[in-house]
Amino acid sequence: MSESNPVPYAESDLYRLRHSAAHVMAEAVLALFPEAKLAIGPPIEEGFYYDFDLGRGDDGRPKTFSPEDLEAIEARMKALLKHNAPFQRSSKTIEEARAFFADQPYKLELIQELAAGKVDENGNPLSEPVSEVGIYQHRQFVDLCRGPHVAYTSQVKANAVKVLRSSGAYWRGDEKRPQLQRIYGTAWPNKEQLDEYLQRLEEAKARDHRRLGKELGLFHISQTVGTGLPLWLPKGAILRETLEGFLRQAQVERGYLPVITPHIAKIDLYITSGHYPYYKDSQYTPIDVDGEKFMLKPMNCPHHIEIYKSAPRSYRDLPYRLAEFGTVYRYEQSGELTGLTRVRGFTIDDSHLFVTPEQLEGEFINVVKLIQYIIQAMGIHDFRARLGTNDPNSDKYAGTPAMWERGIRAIRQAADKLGLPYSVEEGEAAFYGPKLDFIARDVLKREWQLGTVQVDFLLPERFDLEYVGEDGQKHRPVMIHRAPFGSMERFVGLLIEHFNGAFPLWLSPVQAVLIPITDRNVEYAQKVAADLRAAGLRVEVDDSGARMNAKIRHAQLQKVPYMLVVGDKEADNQAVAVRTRQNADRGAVPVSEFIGRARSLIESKSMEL
RNA sequence: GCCGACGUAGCUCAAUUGGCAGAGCAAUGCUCUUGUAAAGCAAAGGUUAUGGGUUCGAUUCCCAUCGUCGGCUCCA
Repeated sequence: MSESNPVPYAESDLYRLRHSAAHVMAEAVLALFPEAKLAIGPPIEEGFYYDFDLGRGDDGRPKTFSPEDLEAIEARMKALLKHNAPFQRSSKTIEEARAFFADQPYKLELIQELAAGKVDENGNPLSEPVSEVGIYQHRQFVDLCRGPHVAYTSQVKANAVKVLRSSGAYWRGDEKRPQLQRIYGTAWPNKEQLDEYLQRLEEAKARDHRRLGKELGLFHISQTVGTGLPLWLPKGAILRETLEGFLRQAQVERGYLPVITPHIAKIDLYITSGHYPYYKDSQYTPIDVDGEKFMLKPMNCPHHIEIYKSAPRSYRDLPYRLAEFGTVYRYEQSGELTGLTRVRGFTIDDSHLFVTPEQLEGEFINVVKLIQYIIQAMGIHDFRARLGTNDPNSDKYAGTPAMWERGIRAIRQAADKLGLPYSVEEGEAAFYGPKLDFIARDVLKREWQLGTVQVDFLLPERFDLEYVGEDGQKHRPVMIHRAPFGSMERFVGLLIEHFNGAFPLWLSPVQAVLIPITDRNVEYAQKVAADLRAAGLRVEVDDSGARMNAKIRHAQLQKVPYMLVVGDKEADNQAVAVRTRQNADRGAVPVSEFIGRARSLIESKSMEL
């Protein structure tokens, strides 16, 4: 949860500080690499970056920054910061700026776009052409820049800046344009805040789902099976199945109907749906069998459509809501894969709703409410909603302008009725229609799309879907595609980080560990475990040769909600000594009482223990 | 896919300028029978990602492939 801040970041002192630090870093880079060409260097959420083109080396490949170069750049930056200099703003006409930046091709391109009124220095869209551009100078370093900056370089503290890393980054974010060298850095008002930030990064690593997934035995990715194809270990599978069961129940209550469809289908299915050209570059190669081509399914929509078409439909059948945990395969580029959040085989908690035009808004609202219900049940608050629309200048989108307009209007009206805030982002739609996405962030603050609802007028056309209306005439239904979790893999990945591996009782793969104090207590522990299992609880008995203290430590590190210590006293009284993972020793409790409390907490999906 | 860094035991990490590959934890066996975050001892665990090359000799240097990580691009 972000605190409400009266000053937007882009107008804050911290933003100026970082922007100024970016200029000083560029100054340091030019001092060490005089031939470097400057691209852009904006502040970002927790720091800043600057992009450079270092030209090509003798081998013809683009030159890059080595780790040693980065150290030298940071050292030079700190040295420069020891000498105070004012930041001075001025302006130049377009012609003056062109002459001044004559040997800086990227700046020239920026000036061109400013003059044309396309985008500003940071790549954001402009409303109108500019006739003069802003220039900031400190010492000999001059940059095309709208500012603002701090008044003096001394306001950037040498001990509160750090050069973090470098990487390749395409100019203008376009993989067809040159790849530049980006240096990321961070700057804070003082050393203490820099240290706090660096410590936060360390803590974030400790709750990374890839690390916790290994430590807690949730999933494994085997190179032998294939990269991006996670294996769910028993504990991870329990977690996932619990989530699936939760959603299944919610769907039953809302009139969804289960279906099951195969993992491959003839390629013609996707050609008809129009999916094929959009997914063909991210597909496993089709399987050729006796001259017929089959594809691993990259999405479930066409299969559900075929189910809709398997019988004539009447308006009385609608809304017709088909749901499936459908596994799909997409051959994502190798560099994009990440733990569970980006994989090549994943299961969408997919559903397709076939509705009449009149039902569209109401059904859309119900779906959004379902997603909100799911997200809230997990205690997730740090998410945002995004309306993804088509980019009229792109050929990525199918359908008519009227279809897009209707869809976008339906989503806006539904969101407004729900009072749901959302941002609008052009070019974020599915190819067949606009969508409302729910987006959360991982521990490294990377954004991931989770739940999604999409309005689709196109596929009903493509597949010639119809239903018989009250008037006896044939009508075209509208489709809603939706997935509250998004994918089981990604959702579980983010859930691991959200809870730092300490899942609420109802989701915990192991809800309690029985810890016998001596070997003679093992038998009693097993009897209690059987009683707890009979009551529907997931329990283990730690009958290893370790001492009690070590068993507690182990259960604690596994983030098991309850440790139930049993010795002679407990055996005599049909009791367990309850300890929670929050280090709370609750003392001896009758077994029946423990069962009652645990079941009630599970029933209510409580976050408490 | 692109740029960079990296790949040593199940996990976390060592190994001077190229010279017999080590430790802790886990797992295994034995002893101890323990009251709320790590008992002791023993034995075991490796074609140093894979395939080539240079060298008397390669974990170390070179090339290729695969993979991991951080970005870019892309995406549920």
